[in-house]
Amino acid sequence: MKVLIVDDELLIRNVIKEYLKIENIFYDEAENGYQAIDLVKTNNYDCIIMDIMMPKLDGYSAIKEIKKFSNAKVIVLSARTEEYDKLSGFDLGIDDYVTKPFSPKELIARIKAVCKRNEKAIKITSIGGIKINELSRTVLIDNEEVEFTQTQFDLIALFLKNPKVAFTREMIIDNIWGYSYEADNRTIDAHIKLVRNKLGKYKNCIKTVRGVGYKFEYNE
Amino acid sequence: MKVLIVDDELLIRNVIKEYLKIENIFYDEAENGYQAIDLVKTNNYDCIIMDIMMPKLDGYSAIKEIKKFSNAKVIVLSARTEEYDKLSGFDLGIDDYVTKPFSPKELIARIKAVCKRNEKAIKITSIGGIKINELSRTVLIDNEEVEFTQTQFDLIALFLKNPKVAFTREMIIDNIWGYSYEADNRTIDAHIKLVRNKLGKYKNCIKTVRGVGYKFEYNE
DNA sequence: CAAAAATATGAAAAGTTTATGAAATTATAT
DNA sequence: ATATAATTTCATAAACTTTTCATATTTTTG
Repeated sequence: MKVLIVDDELLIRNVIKEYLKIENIFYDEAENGYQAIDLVKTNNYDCIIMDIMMPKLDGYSAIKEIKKFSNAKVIVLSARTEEYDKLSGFDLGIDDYVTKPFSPKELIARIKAVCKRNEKAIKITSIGGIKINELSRTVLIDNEEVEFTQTQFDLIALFLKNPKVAFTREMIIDNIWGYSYEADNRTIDAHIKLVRNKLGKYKNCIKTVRGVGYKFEYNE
Repeated sequence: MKVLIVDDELLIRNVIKEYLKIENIFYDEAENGYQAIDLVKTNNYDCIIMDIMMPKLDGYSAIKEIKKFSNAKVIVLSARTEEYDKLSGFDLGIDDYVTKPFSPKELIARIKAVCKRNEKAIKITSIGGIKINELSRTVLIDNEEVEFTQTQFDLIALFLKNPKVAFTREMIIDNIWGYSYEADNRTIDAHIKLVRNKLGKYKNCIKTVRGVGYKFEYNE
């Protein structure tokens, strides 16, 4: 997930950036409409957070231009409520609207909400007799529900969504615990053990790739 | 679309049924108020056609009872015009009124009209023995009304309308308190506790998803 | 085949999360 | 203003998960 922050005030951009970092959302920034357009042309953003009142090219004009070649979602930041009516009059395809001063938490939540609509609603993945539902966070083994803890679920989900990919322990840690987590490599083994046990007869679908890590490969 | 015909006269019921069949409208029938109440408890009718003069429980009393737990539209069938005034005096929530003898065609037209209004606002959701009415903001557990406070109602409504979805506490807060609300995560737990207690024997339909949040899952 | 390296596993320890009752705060009604 | 009810906070105990670690087993290498 990647967003573009467009605002002429450094202070505002910095606040937003702080919160995006916490959420591990990637971002770029622009301080006026022209910069924004250039960036959108060369990057693939899921969402653009656009201030309206800016020197050089204002947000309103920038959105109009951007919408011609990008289908990124747009959240407008605006100081005054009146602007809403003005904007809604034009059919700019604005996806959400936040007034300044805003709660960063709210902005983040709206970014997520707006981007989620973009994602596929289908959250079910299955390979052979193993089926996971990421919405309910449940695992069915031959249509029987088996309880997985949070980490165990994240692990089987990672494998199921990337079959035949050999993951290093490092990669698994980055994916599930996050980049900054320092975990003992033996810890991964322990979790693999637990997941294998829960997979029952599909235990050996999680293959050891000696010297590397693990991979998921389904076999009858 | 499904309607319930309540009239003690078989002949009348049969006439109405003939016309409903032609229109492909599903129906059930009852010959007194008690039967009607039982059927409404276990079925979701869009509309109830209710005769007033009936042995055992009269239509007037039946409507009063039914309105407590159903938001089906009610069309009253009555032999005498005077009754109309009498009924309208009481605020029974009658949606339309047809005098006997009536034209079946007219009745059908009124059923359709009344149900069309209803389509916009289906506000009843039920799973197993738990039923909520978002219009009256009431909760029925095994057809017994249980008092839920505002927050508690919002919570059970969120769950009932999204069964099996694992909600994070964050998602719950965003949904019920709004994006900008800063709540202690423990607060959610406290509300969950209260809702669980009110659900009585259905207490464990609200499942803890450790490390994530909660989800609603009905189980016999 | 023996030694070295890597992984598997069971059990214990450490850590985290949730449930719960009670208290404090806030909102609502009388 | 007071009483009542609802919401939120908080501390603690209980339940559960994750991590560590020692040992066993397997695989690779010379």
